[in-house]
Amino acid sequence: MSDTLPELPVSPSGPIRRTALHDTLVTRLRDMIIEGELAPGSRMHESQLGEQLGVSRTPLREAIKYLASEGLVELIPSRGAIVKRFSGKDVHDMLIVLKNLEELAGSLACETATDDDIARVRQLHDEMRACYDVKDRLRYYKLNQAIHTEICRIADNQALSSVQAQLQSRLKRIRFIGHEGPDKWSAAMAEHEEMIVALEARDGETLSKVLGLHLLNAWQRVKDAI
Amino acid sequence: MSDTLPELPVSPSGPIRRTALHDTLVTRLRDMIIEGELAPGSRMHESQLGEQLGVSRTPLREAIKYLASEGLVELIPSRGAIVKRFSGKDVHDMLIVLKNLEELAGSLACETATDDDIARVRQLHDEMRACYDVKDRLRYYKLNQAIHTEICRIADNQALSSVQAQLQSRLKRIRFIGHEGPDKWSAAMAEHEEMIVALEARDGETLSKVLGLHLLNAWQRVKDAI
DNA sequence: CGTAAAAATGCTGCATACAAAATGCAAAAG
DNA sequence: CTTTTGCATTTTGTATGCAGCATTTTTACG
Repeated sequence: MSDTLPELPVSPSGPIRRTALHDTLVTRLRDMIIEGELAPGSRMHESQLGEQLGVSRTPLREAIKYLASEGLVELIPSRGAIVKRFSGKDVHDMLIVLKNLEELAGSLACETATDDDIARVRQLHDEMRACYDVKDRLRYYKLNQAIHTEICRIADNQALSSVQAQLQSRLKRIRFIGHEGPDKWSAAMAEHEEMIVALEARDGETLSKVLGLHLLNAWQRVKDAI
Repeated sequence: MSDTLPELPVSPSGPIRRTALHDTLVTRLRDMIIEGELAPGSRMHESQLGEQLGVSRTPLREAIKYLASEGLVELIPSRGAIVKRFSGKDVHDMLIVLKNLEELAGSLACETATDDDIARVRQLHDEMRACYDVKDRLRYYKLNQAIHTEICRIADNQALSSVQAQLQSRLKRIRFIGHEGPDKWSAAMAEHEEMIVALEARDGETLSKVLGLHLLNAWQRVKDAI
């Protein structure tokens, strides 16, 4: 699904960013959906959105089709597109699948991880820990996502990364708004501590188990936010 | 991915032909890719394809974007789209993920299946068995897919179905051209016999195990076809 | 006054038109 | 003879225009 990797360092002396309008639009719309600027269930008016973003309807429609395939938008024939609304069961279903995917990722990652890979996760983890300590929710949230994404990347399985990213993307909005209480947050943080320890020990079985538990608990943490 | 369910019975007296051009195009292009009419690595010329299909570039481009998000085509900025070429590792990776997904589906399906559900799979299975007996490869292949898809449907997990369909779709072409020998085919058929027995016994653990083995062996069966 | 038909409005879906970028080719320079 | 540079052609990317369907408003009739 076209790997929505975080916009990391664009190759320094690389080709000077040509036409990226399509990707820009897709990213922009996706963000608008995730951050709730486009409310679930609301129609996406082509002319209005286009004017707002300063583009014509043609590239906008293409971006919408792209997001529809991604599952963030629902196409209704002759009636345009609406922002997909996920039910509680939908979210639960996604988390179950994500649980299995990340368990797999954990197992694989422990076999394929280089020392550098692990160091990178450790760094993300420590940063996240710091955000937790000062209760910087937004950065915590972003680093959290980055860690899970990074583990998939380490697992060196393109298909896995791709589907994980897709489900993650659909869930982002829910997690974005889901302000879990201090107790739940602390539990999540504790699970992450276990994760990094298991990864550094390259203990695939444990990492897999902890990740599974983490995703299982995720449902408890977000189910009230639906 | 938006649930590429097989075009099963279109509701008989249903709404007479909505505007389905978009879906029609997506389906058509997908089929062309799966069946090799559009070769992996080849460029998809918009004007030419449009003329061939009798549509203008606009809806065609939208369909291509959709398939790009699905992972079947690759978009290269300012240089159009090419049919994605999958390496051996790519296929292997997909099968590993699919293995985990179908193991999950097997477990869940045994808990959620109604008698009707099981009967339906049994019927598909028997049909497939008949096709195997007379060596009708194409129909066997299609029924095979249908069975796996049906098990996911029974598992009653939208996210699971959707992700499974997506990976299945990317693999279809490989399997389509992969003519496994009689011995391997017979082994696959035997595994399917085990599957249906486990499902009818609602033995989730066994079904899951057999499905996992089935997907693991799938790699052995198709790896020569890359 | 309420309901239903009909006109009007707005939006989507598709095609066409135009602009910009890439590719291929040929000619000129080294 | 090889390489480079400029031009022509092809192809992608974006905008606009028009037709058809949906929805809403208006109007006529019970």
